[in-house]
Amino acid sequence: MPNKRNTLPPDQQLQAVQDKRKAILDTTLRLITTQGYHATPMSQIAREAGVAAGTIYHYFSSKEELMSQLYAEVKARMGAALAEDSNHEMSYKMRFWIFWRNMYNYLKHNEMDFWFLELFAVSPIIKAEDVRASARHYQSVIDFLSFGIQKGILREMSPNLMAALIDGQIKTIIRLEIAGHETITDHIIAEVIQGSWDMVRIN
Amino acid sequence: MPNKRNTLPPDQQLQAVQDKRKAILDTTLRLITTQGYHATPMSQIAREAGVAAGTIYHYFSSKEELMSQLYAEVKARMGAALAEDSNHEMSYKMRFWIFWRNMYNYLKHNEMDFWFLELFAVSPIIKAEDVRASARHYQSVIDFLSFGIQKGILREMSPNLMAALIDGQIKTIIRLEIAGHETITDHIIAEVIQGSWDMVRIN
DNA sequence: TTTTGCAAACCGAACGTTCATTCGGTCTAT
DNA sequence: ATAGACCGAATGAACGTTCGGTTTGCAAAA
Repeated sequence: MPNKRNTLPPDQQLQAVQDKRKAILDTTLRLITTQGYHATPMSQIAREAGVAAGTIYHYFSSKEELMSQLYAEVKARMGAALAEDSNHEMSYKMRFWIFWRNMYNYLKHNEMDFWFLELFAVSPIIKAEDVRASARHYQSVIDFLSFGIQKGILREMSPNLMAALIDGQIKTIIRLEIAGHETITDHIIAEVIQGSWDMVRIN
Repeated sequence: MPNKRNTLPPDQQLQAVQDKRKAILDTTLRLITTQGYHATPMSQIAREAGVAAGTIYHYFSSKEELMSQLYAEVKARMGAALAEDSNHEMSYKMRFWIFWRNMYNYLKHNEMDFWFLELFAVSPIIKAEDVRASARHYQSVIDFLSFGIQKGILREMSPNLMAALIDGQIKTIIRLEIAGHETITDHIIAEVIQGSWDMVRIN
């Protein structure tokens, strides 16, 4: 059987090479989130990514390393989505609202990223070191909450705890929405954001 | 090598036989929550439960069936813990408080049950049928929230959504507490319950 | 009381399968 | 001519499950 080799012009070479790495990462994300870590063999990843099993080991030294790199990419993607459309001119509550919606929209429209993060939040597959390395993407949120507390807008509560509570709330909604047991309208989202806000603000 | 057989008097026979089943379930819970499903082989469960591999298959027809039964037991345990110390004489807010603390206390003091439920909330290992069968243990909470909405104490919001949001909040706290990154004092718990209450009540 | 029969509980080596990883080698661009 | 990209059959370890056989509790038979 003939190999499908890379026959692109030189200026597209690098991207084409990277495409194989990207295909592996994308396929891995898709399979892991639908089947789970141990239920997705490397052979299946290879087949569905259109590469040979050995090729995966050209880009990643092991299955574990493949997961680490995938985790880092997903975390970075979400961190970038969080900060969009927010600026310091707005009212504090408005900025809170935008952070909330950014994260909600991102997870809702990137379901596989969502499940991947959920999966590895409870599994010992991702090492603590990888988790720590990705925390920096969320520093802007922590800073934002700290600022609110300092200004007397938010409750006296650890910003990390606050962030975790809000994060949990958003993920709860998404989980319900994906499960399909509840119809989540824009009105309901507004209600829940208001609930989030009432939870952390000084009443 | 001689077997250690069952030599108890007749009135303790049944319990003794059940002890082997219980040992398997307990060991499975412990290993699954620390290692994950696919990383805990039946051989290890057998060894650490003090039985032969074949004996597990005397009580459970497969690894999957073992999980189903363990899931049912854990769900029942938690459902029972939820309803304690609550009665209809108390104020509505008081009963809300008690439900919250019952679930919090249960999960906090039964860490393995907590992780087990977390694990299977995101994994496709437990079948939808098992999940549905266990939902009845939480009907009392849904009824309680419905009653609050009907009386005009709580927001107009689906009771299932409300329950999920509160459940998510409790689990968020426990996760933080277990991770050890945040010190959770009684005062903080009180703050979070108040936050939960402010989230769902009519302001 | 003692013996016998039997089903249920239990054992653990063995089986067949599946998996992550390796490796000898081919292809391609420069 | 060379090095990096790539292939896929082969390897060895690990897994869930099976199965032939042993032990046990107990009751009926002797």
